[in-house]
Amino acid sequence: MAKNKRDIERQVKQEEIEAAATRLFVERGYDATSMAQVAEQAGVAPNTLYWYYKNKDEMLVATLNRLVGKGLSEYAQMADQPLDTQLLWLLGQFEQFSALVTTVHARVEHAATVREWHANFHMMLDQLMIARLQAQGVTAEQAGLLATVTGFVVEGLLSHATPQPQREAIVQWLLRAGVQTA
Amino acid sequence: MAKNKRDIERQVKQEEIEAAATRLFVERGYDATSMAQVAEQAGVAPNTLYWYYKNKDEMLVATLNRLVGKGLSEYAQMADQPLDTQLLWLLGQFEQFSALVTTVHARVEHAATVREWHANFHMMLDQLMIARLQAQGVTAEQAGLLATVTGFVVEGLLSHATPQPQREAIVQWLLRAGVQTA
DNA sequence: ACCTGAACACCGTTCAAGT
DNA sequence: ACCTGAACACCGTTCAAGT
Repeated sequence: MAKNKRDIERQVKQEEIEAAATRLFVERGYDATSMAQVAEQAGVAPNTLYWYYKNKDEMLVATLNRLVGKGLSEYAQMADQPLDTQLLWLLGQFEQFSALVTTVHARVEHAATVREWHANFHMMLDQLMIARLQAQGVTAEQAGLLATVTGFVVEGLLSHATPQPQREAIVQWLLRAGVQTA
Repeated sequence: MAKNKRDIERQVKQEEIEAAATRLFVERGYDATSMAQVAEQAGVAPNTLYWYYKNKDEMLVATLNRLVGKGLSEYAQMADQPLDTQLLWLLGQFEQFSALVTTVHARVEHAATVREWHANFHMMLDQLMIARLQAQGVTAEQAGLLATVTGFVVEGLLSHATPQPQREAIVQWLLRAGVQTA
């Protein structure tokens, strides 16, 4: 919604900052990345970051939104694939950000903004999955339960680096058992 | 294995430090607890802690071992309960330390000692669960898969504060589906 | 062997001052 | 409105010095 030159320049600078933050957070982790490092990569003074973000946690949420936005737009191409294929693809996508999964859970307890983002993110994924399951004839209750469990399993697989064949076996068993025992 | 007076006094002091660390880590979290705070509660100078532990991560591992030891000794009383009862009891026990679950995952990436502890902890729980499942006639392969999934679900339930009835429904469905589709 | 005071390099964040 | 230099309070950790 850039209205004038000043607005555009602000967005460009913000883009640079978030690109730097995203790269550093993904590569070396949130804790291991200092505000000074982000500032250096973005070509500004450290305290300048506080003009754009209230604090480090809000900068994290900004990078999360960028990543999710990019992920959702790529997900559009997978819309007609079967559910297990979608889930395994999702795991492959999230793999590179697996460090951020843990980071989010760590910050949820201390930062209200991250807590809110996290709740919304899970609700979104749950809804997505519930819709798919109900289309397969699973009851609303069972679909909700299965969506929650699948979310936990996805997070578990991401944060525990399971070998690919085992990962596939788990996803396929989960969906099969989920529909079968509905 | 205290052999003499000096050894005993060392153990007493270490006990005090670990009691203080455990309390603070559980109450206000690992990140939010400074070495200075632990030292103050234990009645020593901050740098004295480094005589007992190589760094903050090793102090964390020491507190984890204390908590697990206590937990296992209480688990002995539950040995003859059905598996779902045991799991729900375990969740109740871990509830108070749910913050530490996230902390461990966060430190796994950066500290080798925590990484090692985490791997051993999961192996122990997996073995415990696999033995139980095989006794129910589940194949070794299916038992392994189910143990992994259950571990993920337990961690998910702990770090996402699910309401009790939903929690029970999830645990019961998981075990039923796990044995049923074996 | 055990403990400490002082210091080190760093951290996230704030503030007053600039344009 | 946007950016900065300087400072603040704090952090985990180290080191030389004590007993």
